[in-house]
Amino acid sequence: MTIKDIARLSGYSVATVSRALNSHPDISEAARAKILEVVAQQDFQPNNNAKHLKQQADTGVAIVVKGIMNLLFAELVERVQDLLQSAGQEASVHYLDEDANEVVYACHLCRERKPRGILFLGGDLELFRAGFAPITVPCVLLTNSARELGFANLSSFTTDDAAAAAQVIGLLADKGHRSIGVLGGNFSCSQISFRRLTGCKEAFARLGIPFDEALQYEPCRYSMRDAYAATRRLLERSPGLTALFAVGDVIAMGAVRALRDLGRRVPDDLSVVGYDGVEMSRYTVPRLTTVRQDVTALAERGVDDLLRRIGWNRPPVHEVIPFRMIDGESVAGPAAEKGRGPEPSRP
Amino acid sequence: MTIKDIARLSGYSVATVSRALNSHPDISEAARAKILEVVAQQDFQPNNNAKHLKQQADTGVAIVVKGIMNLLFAELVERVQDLLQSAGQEASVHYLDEDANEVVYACHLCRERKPRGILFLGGDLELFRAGFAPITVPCVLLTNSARELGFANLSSFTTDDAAAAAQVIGLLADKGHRSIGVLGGNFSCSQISFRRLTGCKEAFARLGIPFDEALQYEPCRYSMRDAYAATRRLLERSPGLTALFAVGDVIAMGAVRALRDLGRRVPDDLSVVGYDGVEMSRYTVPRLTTVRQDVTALAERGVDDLLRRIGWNRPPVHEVIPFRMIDGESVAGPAAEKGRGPEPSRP
DNA sequence: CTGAAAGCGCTTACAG
DNA sequence: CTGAAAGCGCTTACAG
Repeated sequence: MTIKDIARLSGYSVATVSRALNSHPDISEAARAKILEVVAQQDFQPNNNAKHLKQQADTGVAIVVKGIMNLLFAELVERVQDLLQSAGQEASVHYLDEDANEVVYACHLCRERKPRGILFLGGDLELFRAGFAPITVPCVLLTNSARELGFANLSSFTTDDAAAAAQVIGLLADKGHRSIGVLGGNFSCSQISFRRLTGCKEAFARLGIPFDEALQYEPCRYSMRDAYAATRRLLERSPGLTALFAVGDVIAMGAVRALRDLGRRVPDDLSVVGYDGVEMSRYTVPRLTTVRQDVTALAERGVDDLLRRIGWNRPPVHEVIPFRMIDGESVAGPAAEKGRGPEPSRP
Repeated sequence: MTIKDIARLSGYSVATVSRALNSHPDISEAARAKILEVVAQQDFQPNNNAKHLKQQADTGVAIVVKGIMNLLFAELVERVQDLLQSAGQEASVHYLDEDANEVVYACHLCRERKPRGILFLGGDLELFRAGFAPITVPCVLLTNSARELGFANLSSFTTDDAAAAAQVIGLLADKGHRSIGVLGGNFSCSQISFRRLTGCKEAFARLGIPFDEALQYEPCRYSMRDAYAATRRLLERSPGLTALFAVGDVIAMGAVRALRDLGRRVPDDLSVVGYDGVEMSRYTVPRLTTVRQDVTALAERGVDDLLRRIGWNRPPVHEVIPFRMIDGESVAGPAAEKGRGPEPSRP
């Protein structure tokens, strides 16, 4: 069953069938009705290979998600899809592995699917720097800033990770913590992890709180299993820590479990702060105190800017979206009064 | 940059370039080497639209995942991909929404991508019954049994959900529970939820434990948020329950949180059992007692059978894969000794 | 082993 | 508003 069959059955030419199928304006109501009737009756689906092979430009936008199991992106993609749909825009979602090359993938997409615009959920700046140039359609990067790259067709919207991390440290300091560990960060979004760690260091310096990166920082991937092992390593090195900042909620969950298994209760013995404020963080025991990235605003600003730039050829923008702290049950004062000393011991 | 450019640059015809690109046997080593050199140097990527438009059959198998955020499927897809890769089989993963029509999607795939075989992770039997007939390549359905459908090219491998559910009830009964609630089950995998509930009912009947479905069963989707609300509804109706069987780990997590917020501690006041045994269930507080679906065996048997049937035209098989219980920290005896009465009150 | 040529199923100027 | 025809970039008999 091809477009030729529909042409034969409807009594029109393949050209007219194609026009009806693609809601082309230059077609009579009679032709459209007749053709769509036959199409419906035959349950005809056009072959997308042929369609995209010939078609100059697709009508929809592509959403490229970097990290199939990323809970924050899952929430973002849902919002973004809703917004796009409300705007009458078709959207196709493409899920990539966490350590795939999203820019190379997007190049493919442009050659083979020719979307009107691309929305990246997560992205590695180095990959953009190296490979984004061939992409000419309007693009938006969410959760990372692309300002420094200076591409004329790439906007970005991001949370101020450094400021948020600094605020976390400030919050823990306010509670009286002076021995704070930092947990997590990995390759596939190195800049983001780096910004969060940098924010921590600045806060430590400003507050006069000691921080020995070699002793008090432990990287790990965004997985509970990895976080669990990393927490044990960190606590073995620095048993005197009274608080942990996990740079992701998933990491925080692994940390909480590891601490319990080490006989440390959260928050009684150790406080834990997460990052992202994903739905799951509202259902853990204890509920996480965490930085909430404003998923709604990120999605709205991203979609709005993308559609605006698809319609009119405007310069890209780079915005910082405010975050907020969510109070949970995973932070308390240090357990010094319970007889624990004021570590970590520094040489 | 198309295959024609490569032909020109390498001094061969497009036909020979195509052969080199597709590792066709009838090509000289000299031609292959020269062409692949030019291809590498130009970083040429063939256009898949054209490729699939013309190509009779793809070389790879397709994995169709029903439920983008399903943690069990996430583990399965990882295993399946590894196995396929070890077998030298190319694989493409297709993520569908939980309530998408996987069979319609697979039909598309067959027309446009022509895979050698399809592996379904999750699937609704009714959709298969209604739409699977046009699909002619060997297929495998994982986590649901397709035996009753009798398709000549569809195998299936599944956990014995009814038996597992019955064993859960048996375990709770052994601990002394007589007032057990059942939580969860939804549309997109109705048969599976139904089998688990059926298993429970059989166990209740066999053990002589009262079970009033209207009072003690509450359906919900596989999400923490839904499970949270459902748990509150269930406990409001039947405050005397001493144990809950959540038919998914994600549901169990929402339930645990809801119970805490109701002032009931797990397992001290109420026991909770999950289902699936996903990685997350090992990191919750408390760790879940749960039914572990044998992800490794499901993946191995599924891939093995699919490849076997792709190679030789053999009849499909329908196998039940053993499960096992994982002991966690979420089950204890009923809290009767703490002064709670032996409910639920039955009229 | 290699090439010339047909054709996959569409879209899109172009002409009417 | 409609149709005839060219062509998107590949693969694949077919002939040599």
